[in-house]
Amino acid sequence: MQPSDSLREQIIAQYDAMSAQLQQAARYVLEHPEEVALVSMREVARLAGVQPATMTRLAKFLGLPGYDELRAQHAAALRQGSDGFAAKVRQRVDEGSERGACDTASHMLQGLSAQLAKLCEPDSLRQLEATATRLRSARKVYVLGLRSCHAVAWHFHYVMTLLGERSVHLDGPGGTGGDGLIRATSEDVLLVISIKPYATGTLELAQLAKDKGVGIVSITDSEVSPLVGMSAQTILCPTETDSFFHTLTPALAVSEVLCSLLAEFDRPKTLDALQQADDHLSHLNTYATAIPRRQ
Amino acid sequence: MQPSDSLREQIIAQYDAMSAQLQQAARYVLEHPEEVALVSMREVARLAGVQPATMTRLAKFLGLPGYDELRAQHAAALRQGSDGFAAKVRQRVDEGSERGACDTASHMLQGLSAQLAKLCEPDSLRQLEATATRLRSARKVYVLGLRSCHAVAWHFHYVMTLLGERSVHLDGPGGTGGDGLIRATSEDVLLVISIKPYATGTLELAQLAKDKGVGIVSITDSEVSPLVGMSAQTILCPTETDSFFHTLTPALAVSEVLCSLLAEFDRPKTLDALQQADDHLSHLNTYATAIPRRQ
DNA sequence: AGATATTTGCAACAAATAAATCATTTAAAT
DNA sequence: ATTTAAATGATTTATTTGTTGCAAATATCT
Repeated sequence: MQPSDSLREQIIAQYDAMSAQLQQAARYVLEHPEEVALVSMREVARLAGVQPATMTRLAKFLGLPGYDELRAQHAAALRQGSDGFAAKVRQRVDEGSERGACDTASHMLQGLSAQLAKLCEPDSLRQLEATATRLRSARKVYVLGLRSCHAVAWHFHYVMTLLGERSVHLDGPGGTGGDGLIRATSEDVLLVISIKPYATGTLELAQLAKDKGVGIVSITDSEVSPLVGMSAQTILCPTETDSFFHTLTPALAVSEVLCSLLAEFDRPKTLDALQQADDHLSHLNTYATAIPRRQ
Repeated sequence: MQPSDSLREQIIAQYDAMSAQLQQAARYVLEHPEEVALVSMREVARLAGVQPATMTRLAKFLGLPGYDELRAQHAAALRQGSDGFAAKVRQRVDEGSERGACDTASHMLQGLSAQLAKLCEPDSLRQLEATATRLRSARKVYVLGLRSCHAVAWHFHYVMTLLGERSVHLDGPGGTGGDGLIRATSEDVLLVISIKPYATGTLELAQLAKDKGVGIVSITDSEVSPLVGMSAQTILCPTETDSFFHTLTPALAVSEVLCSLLAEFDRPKTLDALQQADDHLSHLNTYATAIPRRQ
């Protein structure tokens, strides 16, 4: 939360060696790190009661190339302090430096990890719980997610099928995906997953469902997603990465949490359903029981 | 922590009435409040991908006298946030009612977050890089993941398609999924995703591919997974949760990292391919550009 | 399809900024 | 007390900032 700490300690260490004006400037910087990050040098100088040039001199005295670096370090500290990890998932700035693949991967995974951690905030948890409750009371659960969101939609549907819930996946060959809604009623709920850019097909189908009185819950990426307005419940999850693509990992995690919550609501029933699925699949030799021959 | 909240809410409220560019700007402001407070308008505009003038227009659209006021409010919020940390923790503790579901969800998300963080260990990173390198040199990349792993396989294939790579998803209606391998050669690579219990279909198809000389790389869950023996490269990822189900979130994350690494290998080509995909999709009206009119 | 209004990109502008330069003051050392 | 060195203040300069006006492009409506 302090400006990189090392810089702060350095200011303290060199404080005694500074001239009077420099000390006055340094003192203000130590006591008001946020201002250094947020306002201009001249304004800081005014607040500190020194000449603008003194701030530049302070920066140079500390071995920095200029005042901008001093502010940059304070800004970085403030970013971390305020948002925790969230700010870490920031836009890529540089271009030239060829980072190693391992660095890229590590950075990306850490970002994803942080995003999941951020989903633990009370707001998100409340949304998760409310959505799970809504899904629980539904007669049928329709699941809709096109294009990139197909993966999440399908996986949710898949798990729900194992649970024996009446899940209907709105997808299929020949553009028949929407047909599942033909007999949808207001007792049902539609879970929509969509992130920017929002597929028109998803929005249209969701609107159609809403018009039929079907309850809408959604997993999406922003307060201003078009899904928010039409949904009774919305779970927001981050999608930004420092790569070219948006990530669906948080969305999948959310979907898995939803499944777990639904499963937890009635453990005996869940166990029963899973047992049934087990039996069914073992009769079909779906899974390899022994490890097949290796060479 | 949010920019005075009222401003934030106002942006959300007026979002629908904004033009496309204004929305893009507003969206960035909502998602990166710290940046608004900390960097210049032109820089924010660059990060948001809009013209500098658009930021000014956004401020005026919101009824503010100019952009400076927009930043001032965000700065004020950030100032509060830096020392108002305690409030966040307080909120977490009160809320005594019905903590069960929230606890479950929170616990699970934290677990997932930790698992992703664990993937940053050097061993995993090396495997990731090696696998990406192998995939990169392939003529075609076949992707195979059945049942629960379908989601990961499909998503990988989907992203690879955007990249213009020659990706073939081994799945399809009527059990024709394996047909994609008919003309597979030793120049190709098969990416197999499978976790316990391992679907027989996956193992059989993978073995078939190997017999044809196709290089095998895999994402799986254990050193003793049947895939390890037949794969040139293997990425291990955890799947355990304290819920009834195994999680695919780490596997998806790994898959996304692979995609990113492949994309990074040749940035110009990637950008070109993405541009092409963009053009194609915009001609098809695949995505909603503006928010559909609400009634 | 044409006309109109809106949106968007671009470029120019004045104001403000950080840094560099120079002159003046202050303190220290001989 | 005089010289010398450092510190401070004022001034200047090259950038960068937020804003605005205008033309091209886009969408909207008859």
